[in-house]
Amino acid sequence: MLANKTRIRDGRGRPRKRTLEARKAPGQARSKETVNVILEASARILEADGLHGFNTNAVAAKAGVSVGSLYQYFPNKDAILLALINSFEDATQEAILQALQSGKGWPLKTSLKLFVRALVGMHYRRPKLNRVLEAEEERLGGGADDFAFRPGLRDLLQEHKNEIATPVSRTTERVAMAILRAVVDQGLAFGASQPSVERQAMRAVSAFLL
Amino acid sequence: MLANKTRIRDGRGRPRKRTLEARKAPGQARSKETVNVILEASARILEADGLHGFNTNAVAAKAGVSVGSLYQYFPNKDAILLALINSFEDATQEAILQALQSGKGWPLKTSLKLFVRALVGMHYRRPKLNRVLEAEEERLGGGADDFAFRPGLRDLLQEHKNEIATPVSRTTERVAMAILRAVVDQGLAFGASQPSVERQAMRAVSAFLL
Amino acid sequence: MLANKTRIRDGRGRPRKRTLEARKAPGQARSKETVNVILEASARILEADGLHGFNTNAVAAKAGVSVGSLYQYFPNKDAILLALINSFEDATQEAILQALQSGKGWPLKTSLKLFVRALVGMHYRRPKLNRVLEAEEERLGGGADDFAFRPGLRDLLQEHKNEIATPVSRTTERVAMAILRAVVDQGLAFGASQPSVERQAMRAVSAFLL
Amino acid sequence: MLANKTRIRDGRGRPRKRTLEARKAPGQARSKETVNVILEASARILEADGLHGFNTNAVAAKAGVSVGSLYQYFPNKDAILLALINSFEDATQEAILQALQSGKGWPLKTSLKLFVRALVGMHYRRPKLNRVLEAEEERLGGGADDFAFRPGLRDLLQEHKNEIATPVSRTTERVAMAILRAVVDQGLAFGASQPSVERQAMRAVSAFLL
DNA sequence: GATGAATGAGGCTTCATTCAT
DNA sequence: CATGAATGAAGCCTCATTCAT
Repeated sequence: MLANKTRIRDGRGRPRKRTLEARKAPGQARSKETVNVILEASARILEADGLHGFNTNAVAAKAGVSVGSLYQYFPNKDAILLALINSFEDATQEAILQALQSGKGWPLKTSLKLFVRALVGMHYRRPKLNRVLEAEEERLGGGADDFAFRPGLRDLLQEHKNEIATPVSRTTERVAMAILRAVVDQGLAFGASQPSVERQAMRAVSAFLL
Repeated sequence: MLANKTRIRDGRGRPRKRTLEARKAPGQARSKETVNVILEASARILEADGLHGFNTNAVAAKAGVSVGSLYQYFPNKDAILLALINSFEDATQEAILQALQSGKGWPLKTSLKLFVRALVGMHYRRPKLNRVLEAEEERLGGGADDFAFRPGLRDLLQEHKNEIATPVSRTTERVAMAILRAVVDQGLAFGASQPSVERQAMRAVSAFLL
Repeated sequence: MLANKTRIRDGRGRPRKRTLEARKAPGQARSKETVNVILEASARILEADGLHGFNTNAVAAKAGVSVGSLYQYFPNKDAILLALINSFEDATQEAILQALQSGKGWPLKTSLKLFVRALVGMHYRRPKLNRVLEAEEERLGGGADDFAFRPGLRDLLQEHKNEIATPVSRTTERVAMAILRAVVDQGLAFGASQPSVERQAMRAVSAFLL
Repeated sequence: MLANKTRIRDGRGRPRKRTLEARKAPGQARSKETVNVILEASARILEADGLHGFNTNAVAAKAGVSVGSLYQYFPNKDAILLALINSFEDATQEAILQALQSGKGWPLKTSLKLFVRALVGMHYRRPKLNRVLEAEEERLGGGADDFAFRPGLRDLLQEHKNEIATPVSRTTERVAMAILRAVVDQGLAFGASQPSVERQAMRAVSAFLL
């Protein structure tokens, strides 16, 4: 979990304390709805115009709420980004977990394919958005680190370690993930189809791992 | 060559044309010096604070020149970024060319190693800077496309095509490059040493290509 | 109606489109009040210091609002000028209309006098301001042209065409108006009294028209 | 002659003393040439872009001299405008004088026609430029006043005072001149031909004066 | 809670003018 | 004298955030 307070550098490099947690747990249905509307509007703006077009007034306008309301649910702009990031990561996490479950008991190749498909699939939903969010992830003090503690490729490899030449280390996992992301990214950048990217990704990780 | 014009969205979302070419060719020694000072200051700021700390006043201050001088050589902020990008790309290009030359006549593995070393080396100079620049490259209308027309990995593969299983296509090259970048990136992100990254990168591409 | 879009040359000579329409219709009372305060402050500054003293910070300061508020209602500096111009033109239009109404049924000389009085009167309200605005009117893409389509002197003349030697053409109207403005202008410039200017104006147009 | 020192209001209304005389009497041929080149460049810029495009760097560039040189001959920007104004006024003066000379001994109508033709002619040379200059004339503390002391329409009228109903006063002259300018102006604004404007001008002043 | 008007610090850019070469 | 690089005050405008209603 991400710490809820974090040091963020603002414009001129002064470190400033800022709350990044949502201001209110959206308990009521109405509130939750508003939060979602805001997040969706943000996502759309980020996709269309990147960080440059992303400002609270624009978000509020596109969300059809007032700026005031926006600040009711998010203490500041970065909190919106963070929420988007977390939301994406949670979803990815879930997808991966599912893939790992489904692959249980099958040979490495099969379960690896499921895993790759899940990952690629996640990134093929809202690709532009994700690219922007990733670029901001570091600055927002996000938890690339704790990603190490979450179930993922490593568990899959561990399960099949006797089928693999390479020793399974955290680095191995990281490199493999990096490769996957790279292939997906260039696929996105050059407009490759999802299946084609899945194939290529599969080929690249397989080559690396096996 | 990168196009020097690009569409930038201004405040209210209207696309606006903006010249991004340098305002005057730094013919005189004094001018060239000033330009360099500005670029170096920009680089340092981008490294230290990322895009968020990058503003013309800060750059001018750190460069020890006045804002006016800055605008004598760059028509706007983005032009500085573009100059840095171009500068990095040119340097990379040169390094790659050198590697390709040196590798001529040697077996694929050797020349590939030289190539990888050159590429990794370039990215290990000013890693943070490069990450920021890469993130902005797309927005600045950069020329990821025309990278296809420049000598690079493809020539190397072409030369050794009979040693390779895969057919050598532009896509192959792109994926290979993506993989290399991915490995380098995660190496940078996690503080791996340059040789270690080189080894891993070598392993990843080899696996993919051969 | 004045066109609301106009071409403006920016720093480096490229023509740039800029919206000059008000940003939000001042629906609420508060908003309308703010708009008026801004316009009045602008008018006062233009009267006191001319275009040279007219800058958004000064206007905001004199209006007792923040620059931000100013930009909430006007997309840029020129939009303020345009609003003033339009406002003046509308008021003038109204005054003229009234004069034409009042003069209906009276002999030419009488109704012409009413007309002249209305026109001179309008220009004697805020004379300095009007001179500045007129100078900027052309640049702001104003509609000197469509002034042709509005009721005015021509209707008066048309009504009395059998009392006039000259044929009533658009050119005739324009010249007559020009003469009136000229007389008023020099009156203003040399500090003549309003009645004196009215007399002189009357004499000049009469001589020209009859 | 205009006073060489004058009070000018700058941006925020502080009165500031400024020398407006040329920095050096262009004694040498070369100097005179440079001054002319600068003035011509200024004129062209003012015609093309109005006051907005008129800045010393642009002038110097268009003139093909360095800013430094420009400031060698003109102490500041306004001095250039003033020089243009004076230059125009001198030329006009000369033309009027010529017209008056030529008209001597002829009946009023003839000499008036000559006078009008001369005046209209002057304004039809560089009309746009003149409109801009006129707008600035007041601010530059120019000598609209001393225009009273220069030979002109008044002398013509004086000579023929027995042919005129109206008593010849300074005001009469001013109004007549204003009328002339107005007719010329609207002619320029609507693209009337010079002869047509001359006719109309003649008609307007005649009507007013006789 | 919701609204959206208001705020103002801060970033971008221009341009009159100076000054070292 | 000429040059043109350098300066920096000043003006334009944006946008995160607050607050009265």
